[in-house]
Amino acid sequence: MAGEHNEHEHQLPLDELMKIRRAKLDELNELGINPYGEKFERTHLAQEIIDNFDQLAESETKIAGRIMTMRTHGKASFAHIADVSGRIQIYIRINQVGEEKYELFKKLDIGDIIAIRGRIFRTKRGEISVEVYDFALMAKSLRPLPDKWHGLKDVEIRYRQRYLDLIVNPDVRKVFETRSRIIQAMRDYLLERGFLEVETPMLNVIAGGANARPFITHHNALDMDLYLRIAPELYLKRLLVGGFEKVFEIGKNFRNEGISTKHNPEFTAVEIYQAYADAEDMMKLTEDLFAYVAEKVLGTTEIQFGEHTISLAPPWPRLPMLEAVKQYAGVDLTGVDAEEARRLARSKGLDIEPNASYANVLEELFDEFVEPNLIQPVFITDHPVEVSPLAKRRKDNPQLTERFEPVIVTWEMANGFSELNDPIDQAQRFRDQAAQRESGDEEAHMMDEDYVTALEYGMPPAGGLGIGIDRMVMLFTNSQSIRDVILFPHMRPRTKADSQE
RNA sequence: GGGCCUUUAGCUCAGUUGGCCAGAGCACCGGACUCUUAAUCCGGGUGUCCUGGGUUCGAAUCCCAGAAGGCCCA
Repeated sequence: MAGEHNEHEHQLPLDELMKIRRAKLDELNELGINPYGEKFERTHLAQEIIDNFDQLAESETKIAGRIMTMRTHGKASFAHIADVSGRIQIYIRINQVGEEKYELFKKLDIGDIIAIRGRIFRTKRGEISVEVYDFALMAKSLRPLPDKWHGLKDVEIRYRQRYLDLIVNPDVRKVFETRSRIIQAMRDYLLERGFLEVETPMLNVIAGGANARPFITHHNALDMDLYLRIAPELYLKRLLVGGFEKVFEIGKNFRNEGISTKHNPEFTAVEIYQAYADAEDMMKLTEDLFAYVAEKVLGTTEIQFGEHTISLAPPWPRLPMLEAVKQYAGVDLTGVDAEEARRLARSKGLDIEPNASYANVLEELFDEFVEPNLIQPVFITDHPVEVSPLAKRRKDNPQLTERFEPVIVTWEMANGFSELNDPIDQAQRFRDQAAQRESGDEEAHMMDEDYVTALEYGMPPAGGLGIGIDRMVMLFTNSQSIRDVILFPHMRPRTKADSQE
């Protein structure tokens, strides 16, 4: 089978550059050289040699990496090889390695992965280098790499073939290293404070915990459709019922909606729940967590994002949503009914649907007039109960909730509230949401009887918080698109077979 | 879903008003060269101009449809 496949592969029309490399591969095989080497014990990484040159000079080393540049002269050659730590120059000359080995070296291509034994030294021009005593081929590269000078700019290829992006654009690797360290720092922070990391189902019978349309998948043995989760919230709160008091989960959520510079259909979030806490406690946790992670990962709470310098140092101001709309839009919706709210919004030039609810109008005014102005961190608080079906009502105004959303550089970075633990109110909220679904709102919450049952056993009052990790990484890495912080962002397939409609 | 823009060599990009064989740099191939570093020097262009139609004596260029991508809006 494999043989047939290979034969077939060989018959495919190959680009000229690939034909040449295939020929070199055949040549190596004929010489009895394995072009795809095996285990190699390295003694140093490139950067270690550069950092510790004073101690290492003239000593022997074993390194390995991908050939990135090559300057072959007559009887001596230079090249740079790259490993995970960075690049280092290698130097090879014929009267050191012998004619046979030197000729072999000249057959290598940019992109090949080699292992080297050699001597650490500094060239006359001052570059720390390794003089090759011996080398072995670890992997022959059959395709040419993108331009060594201009790199790879085509964003489509960068996303579809991220490995090429990582090979030739060093800053890209830094972004993903930073992403990893952000998540690590966040996990450390929560574990240090007694939170338990848990995992809850991604295959859901009911997709709950957020306003979003789910993906549908199918379980064959059970012969039933399932949803990919849109949020872990309702499972995590079942754990509070079960007696865990501080839990968190870091993982993927899936939302079946548009793709943009700030939305990928699958994205990573952390959700955190703490029994006997409330929204105010979770705001403190949020600002403290952001500052901790910034300090740990970037060494500062001052972040440069585009033209803005963002200060993450706590405390962040709290701004009730109604107050924000009054300040920025000049419209006071306090205590008015839906009709009056619609009239006021239209007077500010907004196009408002005839049956838009009070909460819809408030959100529109907020999105239009407030959010674009929120650059420095600020907690927007006290969202209307209609759009917050899982949040506790405010004691002083049952139409509003104890909820908050931190906004930084105009993006909602997180969402949290005092968790609703009254099962009777929760059941009613679900019924209201179900009515909205009936009237065509596909993003309204689904009724989750099992969750209500859990609340009926008694859930301690709790504070909850969800943070969008992708957006947080964007902020921390000065990235303008979510695709720049996701290794393999979703792309349409490029097959010709799909072109039929 | 709507508007605007992009798609030319492996990569980065030129390509005039529709007009001779479609170009450059890097990469690649052949040659020279034992401290180079975007090595240099000499020689070589390797192409489904995104795809499919159309207009025209003639299309990378103009028109229509489609694909993928980007930005903005919903």
